Amino acid sequence: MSKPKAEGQWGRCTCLRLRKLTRRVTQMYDQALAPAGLTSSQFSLLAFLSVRGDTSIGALADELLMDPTSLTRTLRPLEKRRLLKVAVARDDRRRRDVAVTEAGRTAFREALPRWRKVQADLADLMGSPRFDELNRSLDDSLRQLTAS
Amino acid sequence: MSKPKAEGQWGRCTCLRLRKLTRRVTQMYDQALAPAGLTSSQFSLLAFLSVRGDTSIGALADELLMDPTSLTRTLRPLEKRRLLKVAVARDDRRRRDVAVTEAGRTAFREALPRWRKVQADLADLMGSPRFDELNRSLDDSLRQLTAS
DNA sequence: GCAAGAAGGATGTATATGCAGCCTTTGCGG
DNA sequence: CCGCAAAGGCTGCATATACATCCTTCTTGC
Repeated sequence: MSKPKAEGQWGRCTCLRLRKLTRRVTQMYDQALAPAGLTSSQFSLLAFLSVRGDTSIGALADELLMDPTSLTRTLRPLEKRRLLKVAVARDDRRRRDVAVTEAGRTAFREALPRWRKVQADLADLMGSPRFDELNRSLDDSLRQLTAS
Repeated sequence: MSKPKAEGQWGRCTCLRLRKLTRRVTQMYDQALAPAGLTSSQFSLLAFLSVRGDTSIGALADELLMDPTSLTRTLRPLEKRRLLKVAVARDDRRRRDVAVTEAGRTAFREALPRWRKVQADLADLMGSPRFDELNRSLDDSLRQLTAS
């Protein structure tokens, strides 16, 4: 009883579980940040670049565990809106350095309170212990998978 | 010292961490399943439908925590390849019922060993305790977010 | 110096995902 | 029956994401 493998083993697919949770959580963040005109991805990007100045596509992709070619695409909308700019690096013309513009910094600052709120709302919705546990677990996993 | 908030608070964005980990993990699964001609999403979809027979778009979307309109799109490639079919429900012509075809079942069976392997490889790469911890944490979070 | 190979990105192509708005079919009142 | 609101999906539009492949620019060995 207790419906042992009623769903087969694939109910236990880690990838599926991650994707499900990510969909839901991303949705929350996207909706919360929408009034500020940013998606969750774009917010992260701006946040990152606000702290570290010019960064090459490749380096940025590494930090975000993202394929560089994906990053190129993701940057496009932000470029068009002049929230950041991409320019050929002086010392190596193969490289492109990405930098936030003043407009980008402003957009980021305006989105920040919304980010804080949704982050808090999620913690609240999940319950702090569960939320902390999740974050800890994600960090552990990420550390392990990037240790290579 | 210990670079307190050198990265600001947003290094702690749950959404970002989830997305990073999901990117990496999805990549592993996609590569593992590619020789079988399926993506991780498609595999999950077939797995799900293999167990539960005909299911409406909406019901399926609910289970996958996915927007129904996204699901419509995601089904398309599988439909074109005849791995599943979508048909108007008899009793309610608004509804569309999705069902796996024989070809779909076959594709799924052939992908199964690959899924098992990548799942095991990931557990190995992360270390069993961490892997179990992650899965448990994801389940907890999902349960909490769907309890509403 | 120069040619071969490596490094860094950009493009073509394909899937994944969500929202707003639209169409069709049901269900319900009256 | 009729009309209207609700239910269930689909389309247009936009972002997110990856892989194979190609172009450009450095590096290096000789």
